[in-house]
Amino acid sequence: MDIFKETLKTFIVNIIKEEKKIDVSKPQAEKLIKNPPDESFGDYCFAAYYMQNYGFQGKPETAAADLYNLCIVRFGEIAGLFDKIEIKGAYVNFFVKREIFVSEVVKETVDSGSDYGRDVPEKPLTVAIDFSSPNIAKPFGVGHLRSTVIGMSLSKIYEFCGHKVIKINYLGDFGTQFGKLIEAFCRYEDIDFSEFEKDPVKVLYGLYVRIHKDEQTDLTVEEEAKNRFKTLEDFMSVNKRSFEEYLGAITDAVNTKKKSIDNANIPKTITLSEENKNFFCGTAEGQYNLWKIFRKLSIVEFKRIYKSIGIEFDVYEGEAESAEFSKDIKEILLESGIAEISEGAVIVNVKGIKAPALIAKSDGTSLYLSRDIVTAVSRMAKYNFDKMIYVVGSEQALHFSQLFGIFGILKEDAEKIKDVKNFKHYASMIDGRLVHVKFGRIIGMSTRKGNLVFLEDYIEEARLKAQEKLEERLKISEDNFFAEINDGGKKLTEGLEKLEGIRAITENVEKQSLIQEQKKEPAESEKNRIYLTSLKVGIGAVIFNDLKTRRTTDVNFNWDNVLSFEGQTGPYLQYTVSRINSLLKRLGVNETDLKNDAKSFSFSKNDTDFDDIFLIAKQIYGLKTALHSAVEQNEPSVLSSFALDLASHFNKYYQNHRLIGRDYDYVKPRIAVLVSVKTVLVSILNLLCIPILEKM
RNA sequence: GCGUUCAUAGCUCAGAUGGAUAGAGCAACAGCCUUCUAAGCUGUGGGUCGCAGGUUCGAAUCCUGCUGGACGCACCA
Repeated sequence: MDIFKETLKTFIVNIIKEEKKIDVSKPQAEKLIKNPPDESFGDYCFAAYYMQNYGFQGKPETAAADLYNLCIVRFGEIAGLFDKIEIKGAYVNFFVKREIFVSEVVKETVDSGSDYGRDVPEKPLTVAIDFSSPNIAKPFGVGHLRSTVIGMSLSKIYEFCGHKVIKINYLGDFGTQFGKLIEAFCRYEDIDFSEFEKDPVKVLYGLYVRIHKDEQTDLTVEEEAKNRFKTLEDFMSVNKRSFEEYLGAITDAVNTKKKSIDNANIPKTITLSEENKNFFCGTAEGQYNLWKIFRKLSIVEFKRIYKSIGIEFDVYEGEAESAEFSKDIKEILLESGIAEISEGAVIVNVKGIKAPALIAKSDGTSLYLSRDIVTAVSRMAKYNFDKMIYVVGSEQALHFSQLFGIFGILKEDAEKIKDVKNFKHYASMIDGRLVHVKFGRIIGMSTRKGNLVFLEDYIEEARLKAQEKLEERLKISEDNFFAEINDGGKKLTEGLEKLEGIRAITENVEKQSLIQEQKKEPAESEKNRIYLTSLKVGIGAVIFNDLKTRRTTDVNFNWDNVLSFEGQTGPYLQYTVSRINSLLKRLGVNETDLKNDAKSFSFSKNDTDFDDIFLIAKQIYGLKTALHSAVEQNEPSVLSSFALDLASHFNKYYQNHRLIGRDYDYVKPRIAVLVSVKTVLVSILNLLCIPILEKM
């Protein structure tokens, strides 16, 4: 609750009402109050341009003067919270009482802890978020990271803002590409089956690359792949459930736990081996099993990668599941006259879009648009979502506008549709609830070998760089120590105390020999710490790089930028948090005591550090606004910018004002400020999927 | 050709939905570690907001045209 803004709003609305006899509606009142671009213009302002609508006449400056005079006369009404009012050009600027402002903000933050900024919406939404959605035929590269991380972050942001979120990973486990993969497996004689055991994904990727290369010169590849895909799809549709059964089952048992796709049975007796190749390649059933095996192997691999960067899903879905019913969709759309046949294929004309939306190929096999229709309907049945977000690259914008357009038609022409177990009901309520959260491409990302960089290699590169930097820093603190030892004037005992100090901070190699209590192998544990720290830093750098810019712009990839860890980077934020941790530790802070003391914090305007504290408080105060616009725009980068600003304000403070060695009375309220900054930074790092480090 | 989208400092990007003097970070240069972690801080230089019109009291932001880039446009996903 923004008491300052609310007070000001009431104040101004009353003035307009009583002096100018004009009523101001709530949303209009909201627009009256702005935040000035510069601190010297105060904390809130009214622009006279807006006031002209409310009976303040003349030039903007005159209108501003008019308003200003009225405000001055009635200043007593807001004097409890505001310090002064100024007029500057066409603006009337308001300055808050800073001591009150700061202590209010700090109290609220310390009180609410990790819930600070959390919102309780009047009507929480159920939001389904479809993200990451890797293609099983392709390895998990950095291209997928963007969708994964944006989607995960949005999920967390929506949840933090009080909505119910369902995180969906919609696996690309179907389509002609699988025909290609199967064809590759069957075509090449020299597949290393022992390698398949060890690193299946690598082998699959090898097949993928090879078949795409051969496709350029050998025209039979595509043809064979198509045939294989058709065989696969036909085989799968032989014993399929009816569409009625499918939708019925969802409707009847929305809450029963669905069998997860990755638990799909793979017959144990059939192993992936040279001997079984005829079975896999020669029969429809064999191809089906091969597909299952490929899919299973890939999912295991994906899950491992997700775990390593802290990503998780509520549901794994697959295209194959929807593919089962894409023919039903085709028929429903044709029967109702929504779709038509053109050049042998089934299409829908969506108004406003010239390109026809392709539902099915002329050979009868399905296309992903038809599968997406099934998926959206079944999700509506399952989750009854208010909003469904697709986090998919902007190159698929046309596809989604076609998909959304089709649901527009399904709503408008609902009468025409034959109802199949509530299909009409679900399909007609989807319109207007779908959102395509698109993002730009990553340009210029490549290795020496190919153009696809594996996520793990990418992270490892960042980790190594972080480790290098960490070791360098540890060495510097050692060097400083020895430099001091050698400095003639120093006493050795003094130096030893110092050594202990330094090593306590860094937990360096010899710490264990100074304090011979722990049983662990010192070198081992230190090595481990360095590894984990640099891994977290590396992951933080990589993830932040994808979340720091607005989604829609293409990212110009630059190794130097990602690996620099300075300035506007994830590690800068991580560093700031661990710096606060270190300081709190040195100050001997007990955070629960602090909470009990929260009511007694007070700050004095006369303290030299007050202006800097005020800036920090003001930034913290902006968290709610930032969260709102992040949700409104489906844009995590709002929070990354916010966090960078906050960290920057804090680091300035840290540099300019020392706390150790001051009186407790002086330090206590400032500890609350430290805790507030840490609380907010940690919240945001969590929302951005960036690992937090106790110390760096 | 049609559609979508973008163009802001040498580089990477912000710019609160049309408002006050366009801001950061890298890089460059000059400083700050016997004092809470230098992955930090301070300072300097760096701009015709792609170009040209238009709407407006007011435009980086909205409209039109042009230039240049990216992406998409019938059986891939």
